[in-house]
Amino acid sequence: MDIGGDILVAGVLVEISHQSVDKIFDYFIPSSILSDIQVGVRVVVPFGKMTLEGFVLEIKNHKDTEAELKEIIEVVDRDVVLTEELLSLGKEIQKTTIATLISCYQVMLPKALKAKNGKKIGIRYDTYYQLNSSFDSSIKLTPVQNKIIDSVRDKGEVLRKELVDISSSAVSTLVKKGVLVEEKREHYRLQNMIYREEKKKLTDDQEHVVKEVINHPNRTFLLYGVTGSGKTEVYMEIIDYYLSLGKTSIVLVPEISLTPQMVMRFQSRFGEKIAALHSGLSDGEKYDEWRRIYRGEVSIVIGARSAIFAPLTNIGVIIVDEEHSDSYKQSDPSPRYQAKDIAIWRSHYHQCSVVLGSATPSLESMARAQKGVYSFLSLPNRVNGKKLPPVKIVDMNQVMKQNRGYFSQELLSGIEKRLEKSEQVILLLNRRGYSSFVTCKNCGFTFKCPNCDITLTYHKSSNTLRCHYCGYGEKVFSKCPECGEASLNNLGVGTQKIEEELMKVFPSSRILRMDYDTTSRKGMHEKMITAFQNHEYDILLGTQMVAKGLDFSNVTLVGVINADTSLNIPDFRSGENTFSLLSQVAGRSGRSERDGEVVIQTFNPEHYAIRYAAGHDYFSFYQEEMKIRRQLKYPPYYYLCNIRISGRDATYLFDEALKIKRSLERYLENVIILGPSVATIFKMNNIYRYHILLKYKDSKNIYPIFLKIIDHYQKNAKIKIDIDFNPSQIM
DNA sequence: AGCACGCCGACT
DNA sequence: GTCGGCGTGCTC
Repeated sequence: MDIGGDILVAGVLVEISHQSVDKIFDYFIPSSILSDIQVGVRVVVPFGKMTLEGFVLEIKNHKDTEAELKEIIEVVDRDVVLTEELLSLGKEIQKTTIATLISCYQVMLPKALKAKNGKKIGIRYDTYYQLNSSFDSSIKLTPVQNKIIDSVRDKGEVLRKELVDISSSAVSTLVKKGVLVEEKREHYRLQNMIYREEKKKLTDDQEHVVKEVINHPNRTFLLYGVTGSGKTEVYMEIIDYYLSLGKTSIVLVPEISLTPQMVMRFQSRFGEKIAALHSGLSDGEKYDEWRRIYRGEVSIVIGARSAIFAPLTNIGVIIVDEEHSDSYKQSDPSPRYQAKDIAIWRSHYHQCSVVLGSATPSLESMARAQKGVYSFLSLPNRVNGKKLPPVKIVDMNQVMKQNRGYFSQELLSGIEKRLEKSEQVILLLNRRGYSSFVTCKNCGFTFKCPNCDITLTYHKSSNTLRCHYCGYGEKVFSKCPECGEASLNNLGVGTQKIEEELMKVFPSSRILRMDYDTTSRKGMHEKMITAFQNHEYDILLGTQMVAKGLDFSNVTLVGVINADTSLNIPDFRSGENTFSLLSQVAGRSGRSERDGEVVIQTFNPEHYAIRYAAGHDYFSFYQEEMKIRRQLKYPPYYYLCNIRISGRDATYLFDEALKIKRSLERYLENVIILGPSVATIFKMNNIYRYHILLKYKDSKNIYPIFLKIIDHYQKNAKIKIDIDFNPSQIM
């Protein structure tokens, strides 16, 4: 029967992420490379007129009924890049996200392994500056230049990184003038640790948690631990235990908390056994780390979302810190996967445990813990025995009536007191959202959708307020329906103004502003934290990022300037996110022996998210929020799925979106279908975007219809369909 | 993703 | 009559 003898054929998935070619193509394996071919390696193949890279997904006997096949050109890898585990994980991701299979494999591997990227593994350099001893002292210098020179003179030599708040152009001017001498030295990432972090004595609570986890090696745990309760210490202890068994660990943290300090802590305890995959690494360096992990030179991997794909074998535990963080959901490029789900998938594969830790667990996770799907563990106290700081809620309606500006008396005198005592202050300034909403200047009233309970978004062109979940719309009134005052305006308070006012009130204080703009430059975030830690500044004014995981012992006052901004973001999770943010930021105050205090300014002093955050009462918040979620059919009671429909022709788009909705209605039972409604940003780069939102309890039937829809629109260039299951936000 | 094939408009 | 527009289809 098998006349062809043992002619082997490789099934190859090529590196084009498109539905139409997202399938296996067969190629002959020339005998010269037969010994190098295995499932999971990359190969180069001819594809039409092109030459492409692809993954070998299967090796099989040639059936002579098949059409003429082309030959594989060459094998790229000596070792398999997709292990057996990753191969089946990729299939799982493609099944649950409806992305192309190739994109599911690509997302698991470092960028340097993609075809276009040559493997240039760059050496990084640090730039140092020294004073030129023989510079012409008669040159005129600007104040900025003098500041630079002073600090160089002070220290003898200064690292570029240490010059916080100084533009690089000023520095290079000085180099050009011959005042400074520049020197580049190679930067070593993994410096040998001089000291090893001592194992700390665990509290009874911590001890209990560690024992529970290691005694049940095949579970998913939800670890609720208040800020300062020593979760990290618990993680390390568990990891240490598995290390002693010869097993490996993954630690996921939100990108924003993956600071050098955090990494340092793990490195100082576990030394070279650890690989840190943070965004500061170049593609080449990431590839290096990936290789170290792959070769088994590493036992612990710490990193953001994508570190969940670390090619470790023999995993003992996977830890997801700050599990409520939405950064674990990939939302932008497909595949739109949830790293927590993948953690659990891998834990089944490795027969190991997952620990989801948070001071404010997501409602989804907490609900699962309550149902017994996850095992619940708790660290209800701070390790130092200190109480959580008292929180004062200030009603800004009163402040506004007295026309006192953006700062309440309570906050101002609090700051003043701290400045006098030479203590430090953190001020949280919520950035205004990407969309504008209408709010009453007098009473803080905000328009909400009667069906979806999310903030309505203001659309200038039609002078209407719209719900971007269900499409509900209404005209803008000139009077506030709550208090009757004609004081509606369609913005929050500009953050710029708040900063200016703060500087006016405290002209002699040293204010450090930390937000996306000021920290986007590489390494800036770290520099600022260090500078604040060293008390080079009195007040740290910043967005979300000042709330996360920082530990400054000298901070005794935390102020939230505008708690309402996050409350008014048009998202059904705005309450949850606000509660979480306020809890996190409150946890920054009074972390050492000095007592701390928190002041929250808000126009909604009665809002449950704010009240419970002020009372450090997670469980009451959880119960209240669950009631709302049930009422309005949101997660965790219902699953959500967002279908985004985008294209250049708005009317055509809407018609097609309607058609999609109709066909969904025909095929699906027990599914709530909302929309089509305009996306938060309706028009972006001349592309219009609508979406349809699905609420459902049983996902069984929805996948086949989605596949049909995708298939139907696949060849239609005028429309792009994106599907996001369990979206982290609906934009 | 490329690239070829194919069927209708304004030109040397 | 031809050059070229980009809609449709195929790539082992």
